[in-house]
This record gives sequence, structure tokens and C-alpha cells, in this order.
Amino acid sequence: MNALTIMDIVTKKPYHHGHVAEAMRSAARAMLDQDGPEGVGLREAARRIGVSTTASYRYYQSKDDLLASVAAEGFRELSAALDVAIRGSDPMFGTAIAYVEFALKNRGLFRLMFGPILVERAKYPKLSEAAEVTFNNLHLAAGRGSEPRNKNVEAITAWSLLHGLSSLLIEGLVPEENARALAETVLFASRRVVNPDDPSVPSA
Amino acid sequence: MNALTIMDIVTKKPYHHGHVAEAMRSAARAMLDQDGPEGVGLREAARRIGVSTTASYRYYQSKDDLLASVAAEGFRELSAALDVAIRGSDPMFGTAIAYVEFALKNRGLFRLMFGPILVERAKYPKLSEAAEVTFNNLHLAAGRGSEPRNKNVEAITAWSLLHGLSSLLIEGLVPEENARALAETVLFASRRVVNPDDPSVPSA
DNA sequence: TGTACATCAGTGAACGCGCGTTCACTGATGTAC
DNA sequence: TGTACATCAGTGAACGCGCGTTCACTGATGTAC
Repeated sequence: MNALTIMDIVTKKPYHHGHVAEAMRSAARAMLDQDGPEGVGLREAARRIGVSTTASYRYYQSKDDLLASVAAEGFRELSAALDVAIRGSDPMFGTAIAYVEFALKNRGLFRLMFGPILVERAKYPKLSEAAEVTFNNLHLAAGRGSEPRNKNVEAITAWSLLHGLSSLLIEGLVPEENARALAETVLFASRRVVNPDDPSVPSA
Repeated sequence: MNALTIMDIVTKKPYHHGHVAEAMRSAARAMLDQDGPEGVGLREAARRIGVSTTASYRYYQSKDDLLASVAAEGFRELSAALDVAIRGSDPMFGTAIAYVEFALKNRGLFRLMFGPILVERAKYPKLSEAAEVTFNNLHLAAGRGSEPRNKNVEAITAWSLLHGLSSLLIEGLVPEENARALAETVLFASRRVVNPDDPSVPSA
């Protein structure tokens, strides 16, 4: 029960951190982009935010619970970016570029979002919902202007293109300088295959 | 120094296993398809093939060395499948289907091949070489029949499509029943975008 | 305005685990004479 | 054909590590009177 010294007052960190849940998520994201999904650890994340090893258990039931929460956050951000793009002047290209840019800016997170945690999304309702919203957005953007009978195929085609290009860029198999141009060029493909005579699609 | 009993003779496993290197690779592949790249462990693999924990160090310098070797094996198999397809009656579709089928039949291996180990492939010459051969094959198959100035873009487009579709199928985001049909449909896209008037590409 | 008490937020020690890797070793095999 | 010796293939104990999770706890805060 000693009185506080001046140093105590200056350097002591408060007993109540106040934002552990949020801070854990952002620490996890930093680790994600640094070392990939398997590089995330509860203990290391706690260390980074200056909190005890077990503090996160007040907010997350387990490590996977935290990761699911981070992934859900990622899907919400991706949805938001797609929303903006869809309402922009060039919805289709906008969407394509937003998707690829999100992947490149959030490499580790992108891997987490489409990794094993997503396969188990039934266990995490919030993740499930956030992912659903994103997929709907994509479907809408990709299906714009195509005939109803082709909507589904065109959506899958466009999504495959964007997802594949994003992955190849992240893995360094396609040079990044051309990412923007490729995203545009590559997306023409999905229009042409289903609507070969669509005059709104310029010749390559 | 007791004499061997009958049980010894019947059940005793030979001191010399004889195929440790190969067996480790195949154990790793089994674990890969079961639990993904992070589910592979040197100790567990050794256990599976009935050999001491450290036996693999005679053949592989480290865990990563083993994984690189497994990935290289994967690339060689993929190359072989693409080779067959290219020489078949319908090179383009054949290639598409071979790629997607390889991914679906070797989910964990596919993830390993295009994961972090590939990014560090400079460290593993054999992996590097095997991957290079595969990428060349893809480039050839995808560029067939397109004008020289478009070859590169078309190759990237086709690869993105196949890689993206494979990934989405593996992650369960696109139903597998349609994998074959989708691989075909989806591949039309890459022809149309670069050669919009190519008469060899049927209308969708 | 002060005090008692309930609730909340975070702590710290301890558990058991499987892992990758090192090291000096031993059992088995092949070769030369 | 037998023996000595070198080489090869695999062993087993030990190292230190970081991890996820549990548990009973303590310090800080908010509320009621």
C-alpha cells in the first residue's frame, strides 16, 4: 500500500484497458498481414496490446472465436467497399477494382476470410451473416445488365476471375504493377461470354 | 540376446524401412488433405509411417524442406496432367478441366503449392523448377490460337479464371456438382475477350 | 457527502500439449581380401 | 567361405519453445442509501 511515486503516475498503465476486444482484433489483423493466418496467437496478440495473456477470454470464447470475429469484420469492410463501387459511375469495373484492391491491402485478412474458418462458418452466426451480405453484393454487381437466365453463370464467372486474379497477385505469380489494368481487362471476359453481342462492352 | 520368438518373426518390423523419404511425402500428403498445410507435422508423419521421430532428417533438412519437396511433387503431377490435356482432342477445355480436377482431388496439396512455401521458392530449386514448368504449360495452353500481342493477357485471364474457380470450389462457395460444366463455360470468357470474333468459340 | 457493497475488467500462476531440432548412439548391410 | 571393417539407415533421449485454456484471484468502478 505504498503511495504512488511520480514515475508510477507517469508510466503506470491503467488497470482497465477499456478496449480489449477491439484491440485484440486489430492486433490479430497486424499479425495476419505479417505472418498469415497461422501466425496469429492469443498470447502474442495480448502481449502486443499490453494486457495479460488471458484478458481476451472476457470477450472471446476461444481463439477461433476471435478469428471468426476478425473475418466478419473483414467481410463487412469488403461489403462496404463494394457498396460504394456499385453506386459509382462504373459499377462493374468499380466492383472489380474494389475487390482486388481489398485483397492486396489486406493480404492476411483475405486469406483468413476465405480459409478454413469460412468453411466452418455455421458455427459463427455473425461471420456467416457478414459473408452472406458480401456474396449478395457480388452477385448483384456481377449480374447487372445480363439476361436473367445467365445471371448465375455470369456471377460465378466474374467472381472466379476476381478471386483468382487476387490470389495470383497475392502469391506474387502475376506482377502487381498491372493489377488495376488486369482487373479491368480481365473483367470484360465475364460480359462477353454470356452476352457476346452486348454493345456496351468495348472491343479489347 | 534372446532368440527370436515366432511372434517376433511375424510382427517385427524391419529396422530398415527402406522408403522413408517417399513414405514421409505420402504421409504429409495425407495430413495435408485431412487438415490443411498447417496440420502437417514431422513427428506425426513419422508416427504414421512407423518410424522414429527423427528418421526424416536423413532425407530432409527440415520440415520446410519436406514440404517444398511435396509441393514440387505436386507441381510435377499437375504438369503431367496438363501435358496430357494439351495433346488431347480439345486442348483448351482439357486444360481447364485438368486444372480444376487436380485442385479438387488434392485440396490440401493445392493449398500448399500456392501458399507461403511458393513465395519462398527461391530457397528450394527443385520446387522452383517444377513450378516454372507448370506455369509454362499453362501459358502455352492458354495462349493457343490467340494473336501474339494478346497472348500474355489471355494467359493471365484464363489462369485467373481457373485458379479462382478452383479456390471457390475448394472453399465450398460454389457447388461442386457443376464444377465440370462451369470450368467449360467459364473458360469461353478468356477467348472472347481477346478474340471477340474468333469463330472457333461457340456462342454461349 | 460518505460509505457499503455488488459488479465489472483484467491478472497471474499453472496445466498439459505437440512441436522442430540436436546429439551421440546402435543395428544392419555391403565390400575387400 | 569367412572375417574385419567401413558405411549406411534409423533410434531414442533430451533441449527449449510457444501455445490455448482453466482457475481462483484482485484491483477498479458504479450504485444505493
